[in-house]
Amino acid sequence: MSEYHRTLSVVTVNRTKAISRRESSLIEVLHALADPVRLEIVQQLHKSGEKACGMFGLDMPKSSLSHHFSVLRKSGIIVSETQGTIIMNRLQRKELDARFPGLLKSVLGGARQGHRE
Amino acid sequence: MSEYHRTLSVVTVNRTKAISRRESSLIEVLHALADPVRLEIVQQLHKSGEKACGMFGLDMPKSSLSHHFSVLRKSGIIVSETQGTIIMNRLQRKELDARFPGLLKSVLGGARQGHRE
DNA sequence: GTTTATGTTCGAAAAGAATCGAACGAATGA
DNA sequence: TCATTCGTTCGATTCTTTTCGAACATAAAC
Repeated sequence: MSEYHRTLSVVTVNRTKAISRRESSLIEVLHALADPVRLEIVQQLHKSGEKACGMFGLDMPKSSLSHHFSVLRKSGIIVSETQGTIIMNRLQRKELDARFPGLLKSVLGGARQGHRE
Repeated sequence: MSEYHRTLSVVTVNRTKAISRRESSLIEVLHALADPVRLEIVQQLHKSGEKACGMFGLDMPKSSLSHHFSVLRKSGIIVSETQGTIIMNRLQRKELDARFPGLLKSVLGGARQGHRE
């Protein structure tokens, strides 16, 4: 158990193997997508191309929304650009596809049956 | 803010739209994969085909390990089968591919550069 | 300059997940 | 039967994430 620990960016899973930068980056992306609000944001951006933070029809306080956008930005899933008084958000589609080919496509992909039906 | 809430299986993201079963299932899978220990388990199963819980070289207590296997099972990523005194784990590759085509492949896929380099 | 619109940041509270020892259970082997 | 092995379950602790109001920042409109 000696060296098992976590820090912000490096995770040691066992005595010998530390997790690579790519893996922690992947985990960051998966975590960012594993939330209903953020997944909804990503889906809407996928459809509409780009959208301002307040235009997602999400019924929650601005500070909560801001948090979710922040998580999406830090993981590199979206980029945001100030346009006057609003902030326009876009999916980092190409960049994400380069980092994790097929990931976004599978997450945005069409519906299938669940494993409990 | 009126109807914003979460429960175990249904999540209301805004006044009108509730998240589908497929979506909460996807979120469950993404969350299961968004952990270094569980990702490592999935990667090892991908390579070795099948493996008993104690054979992953993971330096943590059995109770912690057991928790991670439980999360992977509940999300349908792995199946486990008792063989005498051990429990054999396998990736639910086909089933997952049917539910979320391309997801596992992209998660297990080869390395690429990160978005901060 | 003041007001309005759009988001961010801060700090605290609530909720959720991970961790781990201890106790337990089932199958195996002596 | 008794001990061993492998893993689960329970309960408590700790850590992380989410949530949200209040205060702040910036740009535009008046």
